[in-house]
Amino acid sequence: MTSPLPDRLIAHLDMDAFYASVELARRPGLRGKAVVVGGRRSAPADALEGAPLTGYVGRGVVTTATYEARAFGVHSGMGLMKAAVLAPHAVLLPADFDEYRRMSRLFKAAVAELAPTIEDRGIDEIYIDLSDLPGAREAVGHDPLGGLRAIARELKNNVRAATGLSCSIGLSPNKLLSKIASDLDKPDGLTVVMPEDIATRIWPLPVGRIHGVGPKASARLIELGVPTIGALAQQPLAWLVEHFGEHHGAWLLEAAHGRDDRPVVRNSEPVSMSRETTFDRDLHPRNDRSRLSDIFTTLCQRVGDDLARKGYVGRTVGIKLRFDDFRTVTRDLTLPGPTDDGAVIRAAAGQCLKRITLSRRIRLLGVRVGNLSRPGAIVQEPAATAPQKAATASAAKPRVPSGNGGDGYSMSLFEDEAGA
DNA sequence: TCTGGGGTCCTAGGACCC
DNA sequence: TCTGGGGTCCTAGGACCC
Repeated sequence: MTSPLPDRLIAHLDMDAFYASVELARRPGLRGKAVVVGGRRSAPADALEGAPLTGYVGRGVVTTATYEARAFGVHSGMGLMKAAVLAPHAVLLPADFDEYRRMSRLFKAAVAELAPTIEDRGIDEIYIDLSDLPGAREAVGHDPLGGLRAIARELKNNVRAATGLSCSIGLSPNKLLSKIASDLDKPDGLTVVMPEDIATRIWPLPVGRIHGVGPKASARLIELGVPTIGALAQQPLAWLVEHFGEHHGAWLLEAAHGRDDRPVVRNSEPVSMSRETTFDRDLHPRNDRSRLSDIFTTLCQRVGDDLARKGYVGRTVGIKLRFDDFRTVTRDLTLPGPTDDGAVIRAAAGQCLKRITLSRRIRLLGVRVGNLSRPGAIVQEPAATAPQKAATASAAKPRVPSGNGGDGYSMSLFEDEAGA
């Protein structure tokens, strides 16, 4: 006997090798070949457009690789120079995010035609709540999951019709299991995992396949003699809490048993917006200060433009620096009032920068604005004390120090703690 | 020749308030 | 002499994800 269908029926839909597949769709000649999408625009355009990976020099990483390229051990996040060693004949294509976003909208719209309860999880994947969809709980013949499978096949067909691309779908009672399931049969897969399948399909998998168990936790668990999800499920709660803390320990055990009651959330507000850039070569805080200052200003302006374009303002301005030894530091500053003004962001970011000792070359510079709200929204103010009120009134819009005419302020920014 | 860019969430300590 | 506990905000760092 099969058990009755669970209360919730959740799908995870993941586009197969999305960026690479989009590129192949408009370059059919590359089908069947090892193709890698990635790289940085700093490389000469003609060398980047469809050039072989051989001898790639630069700081780019693999964004996506076709399954043919993955067969050589190439995977996303890998440095392109390493990828070039593994698959020298692979074709390298530059990323075209405008096109990927366009295709992303197309596949999401195609899904929404059939199932409107969708949670966005980035450009190439979504969760879909099928619980109340007509037909989802209808048996087909002797298969109680027949109706559900039919809907999933329809979703895949709709996506293919709209984009020409394939996707993989995982179906289960919750987001956690569906996310694992969609990865079990890629590409173009359809995998159902019901509670009775957990022991056979989920437990043999390594702990790192749980969404939220990354390299660190994974290594830690393996070191503790818990390599698989099944082994994790056998651990006593107290033992997990002892090693991973109250919250995380309890969550690990729930996850190992395939329990997850997070809802499918249809739209969520952004928390922060940021811009960052890694330089072609590490920059010296003093010798390259004018260049650093220009980049800094540009980043602030771009974050401001992003905020304004999307209709947000933010109150906390933060910066991020990565040094040549890959050490990363952040500083942030909360303003009395929210802003989307590049100059205001720049002034606050400058204050943050003063708090960092610049003793090494800089590899990356980033600017972030958090604490977002909508400009018109009534901000619920805490019962402010008198001094806080005064600060709000006077500094709601801090000005960029005028200094010696325009550029002088920014020119000096990277000079202060640069040392000699 | 290592290691992009855009995000979210959690932790933890100190300030400050009640 | 000493003793509280809870709550929120701010900041820094880190794990993790696409």
